[in-house]
Amino acid sequence: MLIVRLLGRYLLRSGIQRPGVPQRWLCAVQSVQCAEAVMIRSRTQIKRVLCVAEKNDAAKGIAEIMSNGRSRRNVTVTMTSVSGHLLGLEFKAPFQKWHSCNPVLLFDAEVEKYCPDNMTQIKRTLEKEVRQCQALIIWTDSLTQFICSRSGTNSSSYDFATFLYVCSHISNIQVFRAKFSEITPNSIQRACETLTEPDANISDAVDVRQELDLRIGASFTRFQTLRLQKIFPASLANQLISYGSCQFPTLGFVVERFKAIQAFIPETFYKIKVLHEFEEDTVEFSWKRNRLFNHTACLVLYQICMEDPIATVTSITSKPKSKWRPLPLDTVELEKLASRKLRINAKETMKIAEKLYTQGFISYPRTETNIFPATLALGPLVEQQTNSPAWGTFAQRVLDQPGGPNPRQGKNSDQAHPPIHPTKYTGTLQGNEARVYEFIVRHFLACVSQDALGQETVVDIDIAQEKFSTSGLMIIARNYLDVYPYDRWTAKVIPVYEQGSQFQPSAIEMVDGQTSPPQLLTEADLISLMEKHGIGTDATHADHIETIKSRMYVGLTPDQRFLPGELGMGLVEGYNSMGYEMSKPTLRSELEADLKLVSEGTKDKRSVLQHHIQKYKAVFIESVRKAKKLDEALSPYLGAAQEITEAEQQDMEIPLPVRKCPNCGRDMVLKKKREGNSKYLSCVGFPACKTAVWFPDMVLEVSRDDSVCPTCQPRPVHMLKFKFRRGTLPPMMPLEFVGCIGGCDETLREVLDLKYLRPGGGGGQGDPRPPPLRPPRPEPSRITNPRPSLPAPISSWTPPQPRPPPGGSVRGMNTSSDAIVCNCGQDAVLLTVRKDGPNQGRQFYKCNSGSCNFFLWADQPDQQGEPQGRGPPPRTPQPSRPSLGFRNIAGEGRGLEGRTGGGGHVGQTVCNCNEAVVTRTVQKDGPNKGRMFHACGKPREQQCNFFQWADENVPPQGKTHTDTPLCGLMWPGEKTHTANSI
DNA sequence: GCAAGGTC
Repeated sequence: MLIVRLLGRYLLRSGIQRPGVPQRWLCAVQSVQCAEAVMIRSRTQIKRVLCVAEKNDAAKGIAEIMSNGRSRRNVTVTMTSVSGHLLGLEFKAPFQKWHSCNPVLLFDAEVEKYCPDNMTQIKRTLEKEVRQCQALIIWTDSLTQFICSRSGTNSSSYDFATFLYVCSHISNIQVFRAKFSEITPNSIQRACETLTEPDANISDAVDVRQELDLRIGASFTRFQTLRLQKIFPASLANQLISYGSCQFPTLGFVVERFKAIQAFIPETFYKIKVLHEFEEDTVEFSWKRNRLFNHTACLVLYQICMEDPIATVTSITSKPKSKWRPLPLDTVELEKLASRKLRINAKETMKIAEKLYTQGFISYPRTETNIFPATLALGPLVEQQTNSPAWGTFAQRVLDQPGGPNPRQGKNSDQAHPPIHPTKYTGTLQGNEARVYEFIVRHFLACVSQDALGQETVVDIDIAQEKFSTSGLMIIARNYLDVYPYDRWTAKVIPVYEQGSQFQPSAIEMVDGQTSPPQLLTEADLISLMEKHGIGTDATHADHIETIKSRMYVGLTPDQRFLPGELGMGLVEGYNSMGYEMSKPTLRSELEADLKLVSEGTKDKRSVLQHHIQKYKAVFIESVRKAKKLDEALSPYLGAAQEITEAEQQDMEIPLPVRKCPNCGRDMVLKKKREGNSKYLSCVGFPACKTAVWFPDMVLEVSRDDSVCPTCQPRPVHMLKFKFRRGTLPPMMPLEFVGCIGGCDETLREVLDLKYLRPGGGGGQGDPRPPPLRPPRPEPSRITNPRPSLPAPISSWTPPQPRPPPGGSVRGMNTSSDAIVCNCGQDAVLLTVRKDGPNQGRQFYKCNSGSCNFFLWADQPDQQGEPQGRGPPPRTPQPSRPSLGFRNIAGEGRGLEGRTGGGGHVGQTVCNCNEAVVTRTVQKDGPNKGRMFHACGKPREQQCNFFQWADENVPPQGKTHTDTPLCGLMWPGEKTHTANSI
């Protein structure tokens, strides 16, 4: 026994009083067949089956059919409805706010499926209902959601994964889908008998597309919007400037046509026209040569005609001609024809069609099919229309015609839905709903009736051996035209000519004309282009067009043609100038091909996803780098670009990852210090992760190289391109080279003293102050700053060891003012000198593990200058200088080290003569003009060749400095300037 | 505030 609780046609409806809660029906008779089918397929005993349909109306309709009778089996089948957008995809919370992160991070940010608030009731209903069931049947009529259409852009929120997600708490539930294209007993019964299994591969492809669309769309939209609002505040302050894989190519079509018109150069052409008046009419004969672009050539031929202007009829042919009835209606044709003939735009048309469908007046309006299936009985559908006072008679004619309804057959089928056709007669609709319904009915009746028939007569004449012709048309049977006012076919009357006869034309004229540019696109043109290039689906064309209008990318002329707006033009031109075909339909062709392979099961979802995320991320990074091109392209339209500050510019710049952070695993990127141009390597996890690498001042420039270190782990560890200050490297080393700081390059590690990573400390992104630099080897001591706010030193970064734990957790927060930390970042060990000698019994610190050569006398922790021979040299005071490869000046035995006072103050700097230096300014024209430097203060003839830039505080290297007297080089004339201090 | 995909 089944469904004893049947009340009327459907026995139980729940939640109908509460909006948003799906209705629920228990079903009978055919549901038994349905359940039996499940049992046969799954070979299990089924007690309860849950059916879900796409819409309440559909669910109700199917339930009604399935309940239309008595039950015999002890199986319960419940029907409920779901809605589109049951689950969406979104970034996890930290990335949702626009200012929460650099948009580039959206390529890697975690995403999750979520159920929007207004959908929770539906989700809950599904979860509750399915709990009792052993099988789930998906009755969504939009079968195309599981079929990658020709364009490959179909996607759906009803994908298999959605249902698995919703049913995830149910084990061993069988999931089937029922294929049906209309809610009729036959169709529903057939669906019950032909249950299929959902295709997980197609669901995977849908997932990939969805995720890529989200990442690409959101990242580019945020980038464009935030940047351009800043650059053009007057025009764009409140404008959302979106990017999407469908809307941009749609915009591209509009721009392309506009540019074609702009670039069009009209050409003058000439032709000969022959007129023949008869009775009160005139026939025009057209030239077989059509037109000539050479004036003289045309004139010669014209003059020849005029010399003997008698026309001889050379042939008369008369043959039947038909005007074909329209093809069965698919979505795209509906949109285009409604736009052209009814002047109702595609968006509005689809909205109306959807409503007509849910009211049961027409079939499903989203279809690519223009072939009526043989199984669809057209007679009854036509018969319903005989009720109409407007076209009822014609409908009857169709029924009466030999063979009955006889549709033309198109070439497309989505194997899911029949062409759009009326399913019920109604005469109660109003306004545009009535107009769209009438159009669908008339189109349907037209396409199942007969072609219009006519007789065409073609008359060829000859004037001085030039050929001309004209044609007349007699309409014999209007047929479909009687019901289809949207097509015109007009008869053309010409006199009766006889072959071989002659007549005198009433006029022979030479006329000129000009070639004309193409016209701006109509909505129908635009839809055709979208369809041709696979942009969007038949269900979404109208939405994308609406989007580019609402984003102010395009506008409509008074005659409803699309004209690109300033913003739209600028964006397309900007990206074009970068070399990215962001607005070209081919941009995603590789992606589409891969998605097809995923849907066929020949490519792996994850690898395809990763490949394309990385590809688009690279495009994005380049786009940001070249963002000025966008400004430049837009400024002719939107006015001068607003200058943005260096800091703002920097905020927008997107550094590429150099390597993974050894502490938290996130990317480490090169960042500019807030002051100056130098860079440091920072973890993007700042401030949560303070891992950073500071380069000493000897590094003038550092940038990321595209090459990847072959050995360092975890890959990829990108190489860095360095430029060093002159005089800071050993002579054998070039000043510019590409090296790896991953740990494999011992020389570089030593040069940069990059053995260790330190936390951002008081610096980091918020305050990127460089840490103290160290004097020349042997390595200096480093004493923890007693400030309690400083984080504890972190563990060392010495790849390729596995990622060390975060510093704080290893070392704890050691804020003791007495803490002495060695160069490894660990607490130094306190030892006592045992060896005989002057230091016997004296305490000193050294590296606990012996990894570094740290040494510090315990009784002189702050010592600035340690006597030679008594231990390692002292810590260099700030501002410190680079230390390596420092060259002595002019054969002097000592470096600058000894010449400059502890604080590096200029007043204490001495030259090679041990005199206090003077500061001068370069007077000579050139790149250094105006730059200050220190030099020997003696009269010119007695000067030593000491030289030092004031802003570098280091001596330059090379011949210029050591061998050539600087004075002569740098002081043209006697214009000198002495400064006491800087 | 973002995509494209859908519809209560």
